[in-house]
Amino acid sequence: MLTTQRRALILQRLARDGQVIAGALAQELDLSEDTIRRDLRDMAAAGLLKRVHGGALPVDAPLPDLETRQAISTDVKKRLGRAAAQMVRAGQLIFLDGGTTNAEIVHALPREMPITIATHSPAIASLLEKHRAEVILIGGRLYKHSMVATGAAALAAIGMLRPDIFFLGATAAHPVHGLSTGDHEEAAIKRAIIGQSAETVTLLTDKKLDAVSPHHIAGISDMARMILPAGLGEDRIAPYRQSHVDIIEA
Amino acid sequence: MLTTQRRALILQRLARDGQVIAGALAQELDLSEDTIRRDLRDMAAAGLLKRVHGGALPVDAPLPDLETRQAISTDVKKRLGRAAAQMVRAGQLIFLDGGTTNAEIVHALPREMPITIATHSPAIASLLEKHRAEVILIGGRLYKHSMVATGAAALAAIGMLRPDIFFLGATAAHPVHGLSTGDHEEAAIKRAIIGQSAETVTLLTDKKLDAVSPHHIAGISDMARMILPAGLGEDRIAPYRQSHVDIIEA
DNA sequence: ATAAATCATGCAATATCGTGCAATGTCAAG
DNA sequence: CTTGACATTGCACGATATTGCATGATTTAT
Repeated sequence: MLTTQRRALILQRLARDGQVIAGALAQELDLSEDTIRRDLRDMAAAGLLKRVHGGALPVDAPLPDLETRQAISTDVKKRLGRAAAQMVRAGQLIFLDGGTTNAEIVHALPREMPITIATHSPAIASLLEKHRAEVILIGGRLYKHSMVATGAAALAAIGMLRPDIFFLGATAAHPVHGLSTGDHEEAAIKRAIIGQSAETVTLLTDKKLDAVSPHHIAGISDMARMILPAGLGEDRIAPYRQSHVDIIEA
Repeated sequence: MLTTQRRALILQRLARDGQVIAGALAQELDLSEDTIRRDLRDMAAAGLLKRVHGGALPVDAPLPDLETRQAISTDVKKRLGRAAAQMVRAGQLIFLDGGTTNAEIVHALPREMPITIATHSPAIASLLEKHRAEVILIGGRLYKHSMVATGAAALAAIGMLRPDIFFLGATAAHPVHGLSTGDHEEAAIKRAIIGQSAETVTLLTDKKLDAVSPHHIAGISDMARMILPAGLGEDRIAPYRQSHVDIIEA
């Protein structure tokens, strides 16, 4: 790779990710960190980026950029939640995964809609107090990181349900490596629900499109729908279309 | 995450939330509190924010608006909660009923105490996120009035536990008619837990001392302790002493 | 007054950085 | 083709930055 190409790549990554980490890029390109650092140093001198400890940030607006990024993130989650809520029909049994994205689904659901909602997240369950919906709470040992019930008890309870839709939330997804999550026990629960879901498994994801956790869940082939933020760009969405995933942009 | 990004995130949170809590941010970003504190200290020195005990505020904080706290529970309930928490020993299995009074028990429990807490209330379970305690969530159909799990699934899960203490909360009590609650299904759950409790059943009650619900639960004879607000007057307490109830005033 | 939470400080481990230097590659003049 | 100037790259090494932990002080809440 030519130096010019490499530096163009750095600018491209800055525009795409909003950051560049020296060590990671060096490993990815199989170069010494010195080379990357020299690039960053020279480009910073040329005003093309802002050098920080550990990498570089865009020169234009590092701080405001983060603000808008985060603000958009919550806005994205609300849009995803509304799109998901529109998939729900009266009388259905819905299973809600944990996480803030699925909390947005609850907020977007009409309070008077007669449905049944199952969840293994006490936080999600608590949000449903004002809803007419029948709520099935899946019990078990609470996994502290994401605060959802896990273990044999949870698996057994899940085995008695046939949800029409399973809203799988806030999990990393990759077109080749598949769905992934950070914890094995949590993954077992997700697999169990997916195995039970009679109709549709729907993944809501905002920004973690290409992320892969260390312990990824392979072999999830029946993922039928994926609700993604609009404006991602066809280049990032296309790989998922090839996996026969029904893409919904929100 | 780069240091610069983290500090930008702090400023963004300050703008969005009007405050930053050091411990919470450290946990969210999976960093030590020292790192966050160093950030806050340096940024305060740079005039980017105002350092306060526990976190930071925007530099342009208009007024010390400390009244944005959540609903403040009554003095009585806090006293009851503290008294109840003092009964808990390390290693025990505690079953917490639903209700705001038992939420105060959670608040009064030391976060580092190694215990196991079972509950059929998702609200109570959610409160335990910051605690070291192992949490067993009892699942089932959520009874909307009090938002606790009920039904056969809940009964089955309860049958597998032998709690050292069951904190029965916010239920009406009467020296003659016994404990009572407003709903049959909820009552069945309470009876089931009481039947399982190996050691002690403790009732926390503040004002409903002589109340009797239409469908009262009779035959609760193994109620060992009752935590009552101090200063009730012996005339109201005396009838309970005759039921061989261990009265604790808080 | 007492317990819990928070804080500041010092210290050690690790990561990152900058500089100097040698090895290699590029290229143009000879 | 050879040679030498120059650029690029990787490595070594000391300097600096960052982070986590331990400890005791301080603040807060009760």
